[in-house]
Amino acid sequence: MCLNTNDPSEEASPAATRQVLLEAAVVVFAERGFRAASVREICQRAAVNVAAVNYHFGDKESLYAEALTFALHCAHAKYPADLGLAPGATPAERLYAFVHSFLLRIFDEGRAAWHGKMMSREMIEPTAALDVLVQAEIRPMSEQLSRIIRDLLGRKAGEAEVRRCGMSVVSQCLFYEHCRPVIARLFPDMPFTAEGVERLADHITRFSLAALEQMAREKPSRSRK
Amino acid sequence: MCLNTNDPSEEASPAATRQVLLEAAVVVFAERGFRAASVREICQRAAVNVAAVNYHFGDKESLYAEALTFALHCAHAKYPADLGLAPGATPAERLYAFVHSFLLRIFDEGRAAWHGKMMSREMIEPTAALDVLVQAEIRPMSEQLSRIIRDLLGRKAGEAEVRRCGMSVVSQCLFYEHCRPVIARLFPDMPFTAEGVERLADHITRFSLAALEQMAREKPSRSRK
DNA sequence: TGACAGTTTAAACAGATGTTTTAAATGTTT
DNA sequence: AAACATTTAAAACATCTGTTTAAACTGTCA
Repeated sequence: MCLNTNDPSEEASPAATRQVLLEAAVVVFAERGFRAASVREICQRAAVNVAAVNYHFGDKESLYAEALTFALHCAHAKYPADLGLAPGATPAERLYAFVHSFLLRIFDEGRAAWHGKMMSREMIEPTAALDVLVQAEIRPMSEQLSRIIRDLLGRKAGEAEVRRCGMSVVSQCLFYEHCRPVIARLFPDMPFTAEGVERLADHITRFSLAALEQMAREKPSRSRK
Repeated sequence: MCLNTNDPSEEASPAATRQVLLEAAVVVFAERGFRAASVREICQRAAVNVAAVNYHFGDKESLYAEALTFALHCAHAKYPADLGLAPGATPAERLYAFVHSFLLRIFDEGRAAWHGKMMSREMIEPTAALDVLVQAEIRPMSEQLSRIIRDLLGRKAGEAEVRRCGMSVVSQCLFYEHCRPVIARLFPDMPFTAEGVERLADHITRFSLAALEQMAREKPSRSRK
């Protein structure tokens, strides 16, 4: 229609092809996975030539690695780890902030959700990028959660028990990322929207706090009855 | 080496090609997923011609559907749903049996684990088979778990709360299926073996029971402090 | 033996994949 | 304006995908 507008968003900038390609790559990788995502679809979405991927990134896998860290920055920019928590917050408040920010990243409907989708695919079908991701991101988060749980369980808690409780907490959050297709079929009326996140964060925190507080009371770890 | 032995397992039976193909398909589908699994790899593993899939099953997707139900039968044959539970078992015992059999299916190192692997892939990348799977298998399991949780929470529990608690329980089990690659990198010394399953089932049951019992005590659903 | 249905085989099919090539276009510097 | 490096473009590359074809082989019954 219009010819040669001065719109800066329209193929004007010099090295902007890289960035357009990167953003398109994150979207396609997030919704298709590394293998199923095709270089051609990424380039079509970015409105650039097929050869652009190899020219700017070398190969598909390098583009994927950059897309992964780019999505990570988007997610943490919008939902920082501690989520604006007061310095002297109680362990219970810190647990709620952890769960809440985790769920917000999952249920976000924009750039911030890309990283979670890519991560969940990495777990089912790991690529070489998973190793660096565990060290750079997952391990720090794991240790942050472990500190919270140690404060809740008390001094006498063993390292293995802290681990298991940490997994019990994150698993409840990750469930809504991993099993969304099943949940949508099982409970079609369940609100997957933003207002449901608060209620979910509240439930997971209450559920976990109740368990942790009772486990802090009893010492022996063998009693079921 | 030996020529024309009477070994019945060696390409002797007439229509056994179908079964050999099916078993190979389950293995490859389980470890590669529907898309990434190639018909040629399945046929190579089954030691049959490439055209055998289309001759015996029509196309790749039909083979996948049959492989899915076949793997389901394998899993339930080895680990039945109620896991040899006494008729008058307490809700707590029924919860433990549910969690334990769930984990056993996940951590099995044979045919019984195929189904879990295929299921976890279905969730990340659903195929047409997921709809029938939800109705035939997941929904019954969900209702079985809901009955247990209703008994533990008491009459006053709302339907939505029962749902959320049910998800809190299954999520702790599924976590070890979905996040195995991450767990292996995060805690390399963690025992992923059979003897660790008992301890895990014990932890998840204790964790969940403690939470459910306390939630049964308090009526209001809004209290975090 | 001869005919026939069931099954297996090698080869080829059309399409999609990531990547490379070669040439044209573009921008920058002298 | 001329020379240069950077970036884009269309086409072709080889390989892999699921599927089909047509011929060969198998066993069974007459």
